[in-house]
Amino acid sequence: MSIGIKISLNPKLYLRDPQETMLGRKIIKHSIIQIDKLGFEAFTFKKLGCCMQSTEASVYRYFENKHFLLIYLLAWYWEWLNYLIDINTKNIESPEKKLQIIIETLVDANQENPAIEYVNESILHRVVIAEGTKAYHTKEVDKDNKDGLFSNFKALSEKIAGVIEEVNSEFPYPHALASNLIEMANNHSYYAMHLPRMTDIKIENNSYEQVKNMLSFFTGKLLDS
Amino acid sequence: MSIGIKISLNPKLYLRDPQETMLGRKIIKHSIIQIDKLGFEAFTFKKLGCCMQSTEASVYRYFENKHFLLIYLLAWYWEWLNYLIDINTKNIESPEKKLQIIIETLVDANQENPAIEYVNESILHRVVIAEGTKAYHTKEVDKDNKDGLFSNFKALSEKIAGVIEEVNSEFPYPHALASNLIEMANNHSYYAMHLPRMTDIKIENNSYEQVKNMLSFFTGKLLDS
DNA sequence: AAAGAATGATAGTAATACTATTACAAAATG
DNA sequence: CATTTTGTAATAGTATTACTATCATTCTTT
Repeated sequence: MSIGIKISLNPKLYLRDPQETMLGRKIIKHSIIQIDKLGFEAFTFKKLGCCMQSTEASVYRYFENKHFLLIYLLAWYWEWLNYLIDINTKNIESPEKKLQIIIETLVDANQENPAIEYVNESILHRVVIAEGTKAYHTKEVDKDNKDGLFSNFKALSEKIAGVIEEVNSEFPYPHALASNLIEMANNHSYYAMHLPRMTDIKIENNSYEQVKNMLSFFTGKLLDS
Repeated sequence: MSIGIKISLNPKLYLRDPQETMLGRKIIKHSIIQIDKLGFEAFTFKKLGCCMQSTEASVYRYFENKHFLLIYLLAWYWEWLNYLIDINTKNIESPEKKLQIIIETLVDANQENPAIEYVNESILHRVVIAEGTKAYHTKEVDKDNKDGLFSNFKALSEKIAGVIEEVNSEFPYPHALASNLIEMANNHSYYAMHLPRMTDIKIENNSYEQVKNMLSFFTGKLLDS
């Protein structure tokens, strides 16, 4: 009885599919809010259970531990971006135009509004910016990668790399530029807020316009043949 | 009675200056080894005390907690890079040449060999690559930044930004490019090892040559006027 | 020789990160 | 309609983590 889109994710990410049950969807919803509020380090399943009128033990039935829950939320986010990019670039022929739309989607993901009530994309976007790289900066990175836990992230990156190759097939670093675009979109939004001297970007009236302009400028220069 | 260079760091990073005592230097030495071995999450002061024939309580006399110890190690690293860049670019006039030397220093920091026996720069470099961004991706980022805990990192970034401006004073994003060069040097070394599809770099015979070439290519294209 | 600082050894506490057991209600199945 | 199965709650328990405190000892400094 779920309405709207169901994002399909690697079953190794969870013990029981949280999108399938009411409790599971509550876990997704409240974990996003709590991680944003407390930061990933201070976030615990006990606090989560408590704030959603449930118990620690119930949360453990869905996710092995908070690390898997984080990877799950990120996978959800990347898959959703993938889907947005597919929609937004539909019927667009020009690869330059496509890349421009990709940049806008990467930076402004939080603005869009799909019909999934248990995910607040705007808060999730903040979580991805602040906690995203912790998913793969662990000692388990190779095992997790082998299990396909980062496949949505890599798929998004490869999709962007493909468009980069369409724009300029001579460009020698399409994959690196693709992952760098994703990283920069997030990093410079974070820098602008917390370490302003690490960037030239300013975020004015809650608008990330300058981040978009910078990424366009970079790709334009780099892919110019 | 310390011989050689003493890296000077913000006293807010520690409770007692670890460079001043034998025990302090042992803490620096073994924490680098242990964080590299266990990863930052599994690393604890108890394990550290144990592996260096001391106690948890003794480590707590030098650092408030493991988060400050991590920031300390990173500050040490950035300050050391700063110092290496100063030496390596001494008497070089051409800003293009300077930027090239900076890129080589960023990527190959582990190759150099200064006279500080309690820091294994090669292992520290791995720690910076794997754990570096965790220092400022926390809920305390603004407070820590206000206390100047990231000043060495920012100073390095600003130094690079200065050279970028010398190369091309019209370039609109010198700070962003500077921080991005640092990030890319680390990220793509990590991707090459753990998430190879996120980059085009391959690390062959333990050589990071390709990372250097990529960063040179990027800066060359971007700063071309 | 006395005072002070640094260290080690030990102990203790609150919170974290789980695991296990039981129990009961709702849903699915035969 | 009876019976498994499934989902959830409640409770308890354990090992580890992240500290803090105390006290004895040793090492320096004056």
